[in-house]
Amino acid sequence: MTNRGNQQPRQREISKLLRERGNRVTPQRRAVLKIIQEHEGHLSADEIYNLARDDVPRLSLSTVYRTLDLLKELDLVTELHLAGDHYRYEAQSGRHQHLVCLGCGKVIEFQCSHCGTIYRELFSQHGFAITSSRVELLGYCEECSKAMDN
Amino acid sequence: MTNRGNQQPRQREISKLLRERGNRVTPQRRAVLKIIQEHEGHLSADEIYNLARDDVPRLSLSTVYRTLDLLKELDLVTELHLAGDHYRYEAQSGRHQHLVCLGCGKVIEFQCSHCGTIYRELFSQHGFAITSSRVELLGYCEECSKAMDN
DNA sequence: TTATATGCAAACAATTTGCATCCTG
DNA sequence: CAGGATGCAAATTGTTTGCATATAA
Repeated sequence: MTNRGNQQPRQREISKLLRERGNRVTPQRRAVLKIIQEHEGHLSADEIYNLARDDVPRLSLSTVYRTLDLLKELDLVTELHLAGDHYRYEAQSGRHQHLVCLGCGKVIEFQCSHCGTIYRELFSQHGFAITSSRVELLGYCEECSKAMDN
Repeated sequence: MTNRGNQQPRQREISKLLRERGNRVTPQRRAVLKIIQEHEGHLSADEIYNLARDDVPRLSLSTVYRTLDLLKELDLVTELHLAGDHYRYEAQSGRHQHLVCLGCGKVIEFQCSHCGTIYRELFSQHGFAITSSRVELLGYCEECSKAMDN
């Protein structure tokens, strides 16, 4: 595994990273990465596919999946499974967590100020070194809670 | 949504719960529930299917899925997406979180003593009422960490 | 007795793979 | 110009659905 737990590198560094591994920098890969970085979160493979085709019309869905696999290996994207049917992907930027409303499906991002503490505890208690997290808290947002209580 | 945030009821209560909703208590449903409760966690639909067939040989996979849907509705099982390809299910027992080792795939359960605090903060800050959580912290367990540093 | 559950097989949807061709380094 | 990357289409896999039959209440 590469690039453990650091910040989102810029395009140039990413290209370097790829070349060092013997991978190539192709228009398709650039396009997929760009979409993910611009949209900052929660895209499905199919959505990425459609958006990236504005740049690379001949792009195929399998290339999207293959690229996502590669970016996952490089810790550049995180694969999520929010409430729903398929995977979603987002750029590995600052750590944040997800609140998913079971009523309307809305996803709220939040920062958990306690995570650092928790990670440290886990390391001392279990020797477990966290590299990433998928925290999905499910419940009902304010509006949906109100709607239900009627 | 039914039965918000309470403890695992016993068989008899579950039967009652089902009947009240107009659902029936069938051998298939008993078998699936029994397997999930006995195995306390992390079974895929297919594994449940195979195990439950010891009790009910004519059981079909679609019935397993249908039963899991029902049990989810009743908050009796939780659907997880640990690192991997498909859903996993576990009895909704006391709240715990999952540590998933990216090296060997091992899953460690842990209690997060800070969750109560976090939930309370979220409610006051976002008006969001948490009913369940999927917390999956990914990283490397002690052994795998050591193995990698060689 | 009668509506709910089931099993089976067929349908679906998301993801993966084989292979000939393309193109980056 | 050589090996990695791509597009396409076909294959897989996990899950869902339609429908005739079985069964719990």
